[in-house]
Amino acid sequence: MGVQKKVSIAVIRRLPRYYRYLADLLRMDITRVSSKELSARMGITASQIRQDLNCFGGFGQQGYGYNVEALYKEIGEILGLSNNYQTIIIGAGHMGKALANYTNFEKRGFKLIGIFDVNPEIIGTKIRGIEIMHMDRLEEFVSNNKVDIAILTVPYDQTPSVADRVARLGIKGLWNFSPMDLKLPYDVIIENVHLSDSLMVLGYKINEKLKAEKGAKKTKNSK
Amino acid sequence: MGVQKKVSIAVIRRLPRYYRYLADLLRMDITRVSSKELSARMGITASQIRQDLNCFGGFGQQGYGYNVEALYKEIGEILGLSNNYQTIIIGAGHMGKALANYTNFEKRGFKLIGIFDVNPEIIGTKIRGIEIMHMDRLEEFVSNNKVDIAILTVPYDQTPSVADRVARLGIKGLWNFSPMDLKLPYDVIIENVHLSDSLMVLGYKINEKLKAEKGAKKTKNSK
DNA sequence: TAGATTGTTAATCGATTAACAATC
DNA sequence: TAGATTGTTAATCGATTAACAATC
Repeated sequence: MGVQKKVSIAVIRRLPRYYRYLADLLRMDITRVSSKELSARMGITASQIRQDLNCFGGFGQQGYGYNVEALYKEIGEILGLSNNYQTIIIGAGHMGKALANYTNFEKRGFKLIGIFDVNPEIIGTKIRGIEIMHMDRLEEFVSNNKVDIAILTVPYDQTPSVADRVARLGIKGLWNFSPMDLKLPYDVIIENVHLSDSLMVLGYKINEKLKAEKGAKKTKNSK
Repeated sequence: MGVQKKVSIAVIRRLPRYYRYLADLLRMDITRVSSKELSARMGITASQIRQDLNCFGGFGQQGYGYNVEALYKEIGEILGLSNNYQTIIIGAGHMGKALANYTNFEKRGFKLIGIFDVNPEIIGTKIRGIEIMHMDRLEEFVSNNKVDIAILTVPYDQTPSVADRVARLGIKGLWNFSPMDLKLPYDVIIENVHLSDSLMVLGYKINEKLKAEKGAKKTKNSK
């Protein structure tokens, strides 16, 4: 095989989507799927599907298509889901608690092993059996446990300092929920969620549609 | 001006990011910024910034750059933030509650006016003064109030039916937190969040890095 | 075998970057 | 004025789509 050419981020971001659709097919007991069928379901071209998958290897068979279960597993491997990443949540506010209660991540192989906060009222309490610890214990905990990913759900102004502190500990990935772009002088991979950005894009699209409707009405009236 | 050419989604998705950086500059009392300076801050090319902004109009001035406050307001207008969108949350589970408590959206002009659920234990209780109502009252509420956006935080298997029900009411936008792509036969704009997709992309990147490190070690050993 | 469908190359399309005249 | 920086056109780059030989 040799060294594979770097796969573009556009392709990577489609992988979880393929994974979801294949999971759906599995649930429906469909054992094989062609790029054409998948294309119709997903609303992207069959060509793109074949191109995307061939970044990682030839998983299909001429005249047959793709075996759903095999492809599902392959994409899981590509995504590294079998690495059984261990995560901690930093900041047990509303969002931190919501994520701690979200069992879907566990199904995808991301295991929550610790929650941290500074609020004395909640320290010692548990979410799904996982104790909320004081931030003072963060360094100790990380040195005693394999922690791959830190989920940052701390208030805006505390995000940079907490992110810096986490990155120093050698944690591999940061999943950031603060509406700011983190830049750190460490070798840590950052994935931002930026919920409000997503909401604003929705706002933009609605606004466009309203403008179009208003424009259409005006044109009609001016006739 | 005439009809402006359709702006690509890639540009749109950068707008909230510009908006955030301009808000930062405002907070620092910086009144003007050149595309070059902004480029350095944001880590994208000055050329792209100028191209992006010129999709909407010439907001800058030769030799000077851009007035931060004016540009901030312009982008807010483009995003339609002054429309004062009214939102409801459907599904007051952990995620619904977290979003209901998130005051940041209000600052961006998205106002929460209702929360819906089916759990009798929480119906009648309030979050930030907003009552949690039974789903039975959804139709009545929407006909009596201007509701622009529905935030969907219902369990996976209930998402399609609830989404359909909401879309029938003429709500303009759906902000969907379920890990599925909604397709609806109505004229409703859908923005998906797909948190687990984002987490899986982080997992992929970490996996890539681990593989690279292992590869490097192997090469070293085999020398 | 004949039909279906892949993997892959080539063509097209669109987005990003570079360059520079216009002008503040 | 001289320097800075925009708006915009042209060049480049990369991603998507089309086409088709290979082959199951």
